[in-house]
Amino acid sequence: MSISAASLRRLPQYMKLLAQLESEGLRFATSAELARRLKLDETLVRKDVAMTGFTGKPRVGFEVESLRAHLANFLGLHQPKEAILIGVGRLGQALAAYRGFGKYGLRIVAAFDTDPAKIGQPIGELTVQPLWQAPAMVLETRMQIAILAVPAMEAQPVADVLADAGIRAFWNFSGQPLSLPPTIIVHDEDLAESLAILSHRLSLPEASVPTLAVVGEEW
Amino acid sequence: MSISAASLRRLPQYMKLLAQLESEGLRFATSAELARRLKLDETLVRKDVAMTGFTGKPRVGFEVESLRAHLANFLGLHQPKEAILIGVGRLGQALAAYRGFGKYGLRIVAAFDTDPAKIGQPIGELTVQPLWQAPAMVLETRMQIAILAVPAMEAQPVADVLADAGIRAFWNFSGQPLSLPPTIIVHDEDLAESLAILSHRLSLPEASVPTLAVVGEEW
DNA sequence: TAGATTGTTAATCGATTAACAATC
DNA sequence: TAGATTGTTAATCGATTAACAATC
Repeated sequence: MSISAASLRRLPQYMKLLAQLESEGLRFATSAELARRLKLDETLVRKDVAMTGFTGKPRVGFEVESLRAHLANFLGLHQPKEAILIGVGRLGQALAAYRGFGKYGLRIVAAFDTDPAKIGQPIGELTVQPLWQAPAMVLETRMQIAILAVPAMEAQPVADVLADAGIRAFWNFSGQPLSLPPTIIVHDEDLAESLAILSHRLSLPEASVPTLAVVGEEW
Repeated sequence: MSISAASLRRLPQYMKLLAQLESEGLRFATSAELARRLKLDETLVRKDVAMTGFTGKPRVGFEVESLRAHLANFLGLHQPKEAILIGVGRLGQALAAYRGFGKYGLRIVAAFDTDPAKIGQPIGELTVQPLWQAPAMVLETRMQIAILAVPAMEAQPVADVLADAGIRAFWNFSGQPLSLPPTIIVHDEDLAESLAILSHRLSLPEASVPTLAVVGEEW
């Protein structure tokens, strides 16, 4: 049985918490403790952990350090992945500067844009390259991941070209839904969804607003 | 019966699609058409729409323009909300520049930071103010929403102070899980979760990778 | 009217929670 | 050993999908 998206989403939360417990010097943590800190049911924690193939010790709990390492490995974070950044606007720059990617096994190895004013400019340790050079680079390096931070209008044509060149996964920040072959992985980020939820919860009468655990990001 | 988070997340997708259909000149759209374009079940579309209290026309479908307006209203986007931005690093700047907020009823009316080099600098039409002035402003203006784009270390203390001053909802980009009274709404954004999913899907054998519909954002 | 489409009730599916036997 | 905690099977819950009567 394959792991559910819901489980998958919780794994980074476990990792963060385990890293914290590790820094506090804790060797072991029980499912009840992890559940309490993350406001989850303890059975759910055990199910999630079991899903990844890790086993704990009855009477003791889970070994903090090895569980964290195991989860990192399960998520494929131990074999660093390289990605190219398409679009170096303000969002692209924020993404390029985001240090959290490294921690989760992603490294941006090239940045592209169409704006002549940006091409040649440094961005971190990279230099912005003209977009037309991207397909060739993808072909040569067999790059698999593209982070799409271009305006909505440009997203589809750019994605088509990159998919042709061999990109297997798009992390799509453009806000434009992409039509691509089913073998291509597309992961959309959409602030509008989050904002909709926030806005709606704010519009509810104060009393009836429970503190829900919601999807979150680390910057 | 209150609307589910899953339904709520789909509403902005409907809105986007309806806006597009509207610009194509379509007056009506059936649930089957909407479902096809968003890769959902048509019953789900009808359920979602019904949840918001909108009714379609048998034999015709849903009136595109009025459904979009209805959804906007349902999500509370018609009464613009004001927010303050806390932290004007690269991410804060990207958020400040993000034009999509306006479309979804959110307006950033002030930006704060602790960095003396940033204080006094312009950011869009705003000027960065010293963070210590934020609580007073929240008290005076009864501001309800704070967008938290500070480093993880600073998130909790800053949130505590702002919550005391009267902030009712935090949009938390800091990556730090916040402990706040249950009446306070916290909505976490976490790129790590998305990355975990993307990474895991990439590590699966190519054949078994279905194109899932996933959470997404618009920039 | 006939027939396409909505709105809604019933069935299914999957995820979460409860219960408990296995383990150390 | 006794007892706490894991791992797992069963029960529950909620969301999605199927079926179909109501509508225009």
